[in-house]
Amino acid sequence: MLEPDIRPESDFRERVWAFVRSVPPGKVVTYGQVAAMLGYPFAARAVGSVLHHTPTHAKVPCQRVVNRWGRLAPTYGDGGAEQHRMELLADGVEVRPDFTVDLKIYQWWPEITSEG
DNA sequence: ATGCTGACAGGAG
DNA sequence: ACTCCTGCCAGCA
Repeated sequence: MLEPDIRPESDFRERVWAFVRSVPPGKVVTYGQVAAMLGYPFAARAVGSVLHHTPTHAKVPCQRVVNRWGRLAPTYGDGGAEQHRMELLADGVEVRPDFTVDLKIYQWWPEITSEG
């Protein structure tokens, strides 16, 4: 597990990209989860907006970000959910014909509250 | 600074 | 599990 540059002095977008890049292949996270990790439990919408504006040179695996129900992005890149599914399959994530992912299997957590 | 938009999330039927 | 309305936040004109 790497340590992303999730710093408050950085811009919101940079924090989002940094966190998303910390997501390992074969795993996915929800917009709300990312937002919560950044300190904004209700900024899920902002996270989605940021990812939508994510430049190609950002090298960000936005494919590993789905909604709370594991739903893929309907307007992902130019191919929409179609392309999103391809990217997920490439990472080893199985996507249902409904364009949904089983979060209980692929959802990833950066830090588990296992302090004991 | 104000108003509108969007790859969200939660509650109710 | 899906649909409709509401609340939150960041980005852009």
